[in-house]
Amino acid sequence: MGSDNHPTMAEVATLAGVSMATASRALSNAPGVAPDTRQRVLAAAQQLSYVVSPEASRLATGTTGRVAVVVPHISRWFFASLLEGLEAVLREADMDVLLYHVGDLHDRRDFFERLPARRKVDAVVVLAFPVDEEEQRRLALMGVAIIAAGGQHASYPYVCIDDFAAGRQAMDHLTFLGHRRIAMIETYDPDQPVPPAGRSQAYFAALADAGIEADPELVETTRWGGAEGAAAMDRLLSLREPPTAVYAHSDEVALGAMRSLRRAGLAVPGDISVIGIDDHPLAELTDLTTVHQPALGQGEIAGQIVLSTLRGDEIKRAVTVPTKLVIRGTTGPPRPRPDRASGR
Amino acid sequence: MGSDNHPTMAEVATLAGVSMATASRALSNAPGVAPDTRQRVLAAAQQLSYVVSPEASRLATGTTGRVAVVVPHISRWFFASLLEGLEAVLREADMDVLLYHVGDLHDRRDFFERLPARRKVDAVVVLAFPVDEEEQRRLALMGVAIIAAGGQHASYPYVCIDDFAAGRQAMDHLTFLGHRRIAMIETYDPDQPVPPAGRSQAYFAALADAGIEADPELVETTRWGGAEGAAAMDRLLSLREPPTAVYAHSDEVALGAMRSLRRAGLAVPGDISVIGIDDHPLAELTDLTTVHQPALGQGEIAGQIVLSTLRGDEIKRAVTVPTKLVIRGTTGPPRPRPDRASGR
DNA sequence: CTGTTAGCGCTTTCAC
DNA sequence: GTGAAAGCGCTAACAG
Repeated sequence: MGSDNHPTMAEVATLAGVSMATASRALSNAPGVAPDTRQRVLAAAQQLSYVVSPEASRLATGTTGRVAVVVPHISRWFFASLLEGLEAVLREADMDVLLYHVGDLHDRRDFFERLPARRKVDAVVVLAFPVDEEEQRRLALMGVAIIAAGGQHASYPYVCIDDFAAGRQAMDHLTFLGHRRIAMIETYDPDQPVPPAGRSQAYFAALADAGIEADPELVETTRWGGAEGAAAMDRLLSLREPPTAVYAHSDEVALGAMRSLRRAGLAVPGDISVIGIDDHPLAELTDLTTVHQPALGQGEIAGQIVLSTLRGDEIKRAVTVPTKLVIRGTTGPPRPRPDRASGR
Repeated sequence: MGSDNHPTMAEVATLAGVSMATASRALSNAPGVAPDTRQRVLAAAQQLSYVVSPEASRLATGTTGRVAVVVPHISRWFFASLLEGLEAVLREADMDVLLYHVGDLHDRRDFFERLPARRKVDAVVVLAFPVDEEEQRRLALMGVAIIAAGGQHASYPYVCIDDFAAGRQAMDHLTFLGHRRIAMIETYDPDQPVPPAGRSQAYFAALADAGIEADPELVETTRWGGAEGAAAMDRLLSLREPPTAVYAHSDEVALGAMRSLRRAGLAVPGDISVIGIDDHPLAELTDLTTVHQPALGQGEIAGQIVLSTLRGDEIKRAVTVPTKLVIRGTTGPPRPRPDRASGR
């Protein structure tokens, strides 16, 4: 169990009848080696099934060939998809991905204090992970490139969607359908210092543009999650005058809201319309209207940014990918109300 | 951007007024260093904000402090959860996680041929990833410990659920409710050489135990996925005599089936009952009856197995974690039929 | 308890 | 084009 006896480059060199220097050049296909000499070395390596020792090679060169990926959540679809896209392009470039899950504030503090990835990577990618100033200072200590994905960032190159625009796509769809009493289930992450506000601002802006006065009662703020979304919806339903439509910051939350509606015996979209953001795979299965965002794609672009940064290309510092409204079965025009206000 | 000038251990030693050997011992808190000497070294390191060079350290010791995790899917809940659990315990032990996504057959071939993790890790964990014989031979070349999680394995220590038992829990629930015309939506992964058969066997065994003759028409085999589940359900619905209950191999597939039922205007569980396996978070939101399996927990156990194996403890080679039936709103007794067969 | 001294396996000037 | 030799930064005997 681990008693391996890897051949060394010296052995390969000997077998090929060359010096270590030449072997090294041939193996890393550096220039300045006669074609057939290179062949001989390669053959020898093959025969010994030789693999360079990364540690030794790294020690000598100073680069690691690794990038650290810091994620606040692993099992949520959006984050996992970002990670998947990122891993794909990094692996393509033969870089290894070191995974750091920083779930709660404790992990977070620990990560930035100990900087466990220090000296182990050439770059670090923070996935949908707002980094505050102090944390930025700590990261800077690592002396490597930092890239952000899935969220805008002031100090680092990044790729993300326009949260405000996405929110507007959702809200405008609702107002276009004729809804005027629209609720928002706004989410925040207690373990994130700075919640991105774009999706919330979009709510108020859309309302204003439609000439609708915002009613504070209609804004529910909760932690992210299906159960949380359900609870928020319950509260919304207990209002004297419940909304005719609900805009949730994410699909999972919207699905939670739908459970409450189902349990309350309300029809969707007959009684209430629901819209989310993300286009989670399960949104399609549940016929949820939503705003699509390319999660995998953002991860891939992040990977490209990492690569070009490392290469020193220094191009595209900020990429914003488009989102798209996907109308499915949970939104429709509001039911003409039995005129509860004026009647009787 | 990468122009770092990390202090070396020699500098720390000098600052602390000791030899490098002592510095090394103190830093790696090895025994045999006077308490106050150790303190001085630590202080010096702190002051210089020194961090050991992993490459150098590794080169000297021969261990890497890393483990490779090979996963066939990243963004599916079950795999991501396994990964999350695994990462947590590994990180706790200060080991780094190298992520290798082996999505399709091409990735797969490439992974086992090039063995990109070779010499980079102390162990590799295959997550819900059947490894065939030839691949095992390749892995053996790495000369490190191999652990399997989320799936049974003949040659490696593993942690998993009992698929047959889980399937029985689902099926027995259905037969207990009185269903006799039960369909199965069986899934397979075209990129996996060996599909685990436990969940399917459970179907036939349960049927036999309930004295029900299996009807081949009622078994739909499809790739994993929501859309696939929906399509399978559509086929089932077009049968002369559709099932009164459906047992799906996984929740996502079950949710797909439910979409078909919804679109067909059928009531669940009124007209047809549906049950899945996994207890995906969204199962709760959709009121799906299912069989719970601890995904995170399996990942954690896998991590412990890795750790103890590396430590040489050589305990628990095979762990099977229990599953549990979770009855929610998609299963119920079959509707007493209008007696289509004898009637008229 | 502490210091000296070899390497760990590779890359890289610098000569030839 | 190729080889000799000097490290890269750390650990691990082995003495003291």
